[in-house]
Amino acid sequence: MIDAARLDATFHALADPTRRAILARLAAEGDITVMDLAEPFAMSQPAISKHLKVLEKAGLVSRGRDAQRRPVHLEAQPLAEATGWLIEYRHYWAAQFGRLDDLLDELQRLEAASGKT
Amino acid sequence: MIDAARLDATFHALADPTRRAILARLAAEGDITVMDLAEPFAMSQPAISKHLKVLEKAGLVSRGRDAQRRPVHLEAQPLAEATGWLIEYRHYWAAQFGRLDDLLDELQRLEAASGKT
DNA sequence: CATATAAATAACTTTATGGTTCTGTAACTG
DNA sequence: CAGTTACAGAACCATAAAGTTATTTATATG
Repeated sequence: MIDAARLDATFHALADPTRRAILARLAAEGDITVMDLAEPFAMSQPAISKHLKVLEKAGLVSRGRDAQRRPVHLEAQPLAEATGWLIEYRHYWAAQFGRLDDLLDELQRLEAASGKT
Repeated sequence: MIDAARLDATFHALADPTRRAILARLAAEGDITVMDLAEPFAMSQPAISKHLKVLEKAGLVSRGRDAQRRPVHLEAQPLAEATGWLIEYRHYWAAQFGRLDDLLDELQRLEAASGKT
């Protein structure tokens, strides 16, 4: 079994729109400082720092150092694990996407061949 | 954007090992009554009913009727939406899986062609 | 009709979440 | 060295989560 606690932390981290938006910005713009991250949100800086701590605990971000700044960096590995968990259920919804099911079958075969659980 | 509140509910529902185990059993065994579902867990029946309510609110299960039983049925559509959200991040982790990245590119093309967001 | 079974609901407890403001600290800057 | 910037941490609050036991409701069945 893929470590359950890790999946708990990952899915929990993803269950908040602010945190998903943070990940989206990191993916789109690369590393961002806390201040820059907080700017578009109607939320205090400590609130953002708390969200970052949740993301960090899930292994979804890491922190750098640039003088007094702590740039936030996307770490996508847990997203791969979460995707891997969800992919197992593809047979239950893939029908509506036509050939998607076959593709995902191939995908899973490749995952297995790459040593992924 | 795919409805944010729906993703909140789906990821939150998935962030608990008991609920993931319930989904796994439903996928493996088909519809199951609450009593049968509760049996393997070290947990009271009302606790399971609460988990089912969380899953139901996320649209991940529906309930049938068989005399005094309320069989639980897997509804996988929200899993597809969650997978769709995660797939967007494949570029950030797919490299390690070799040709997986190309496959997922094709997958996304098909999703778009099928009218999915 | 009385009882058993299946599940939901209520009431309660504990702990976690998500937000706030205020304060502290580390590093740059004039 | 004084002030500013960028952040973390503490203390607090309200609400939600996850569990419990006890009670209710609905349906079957002897």
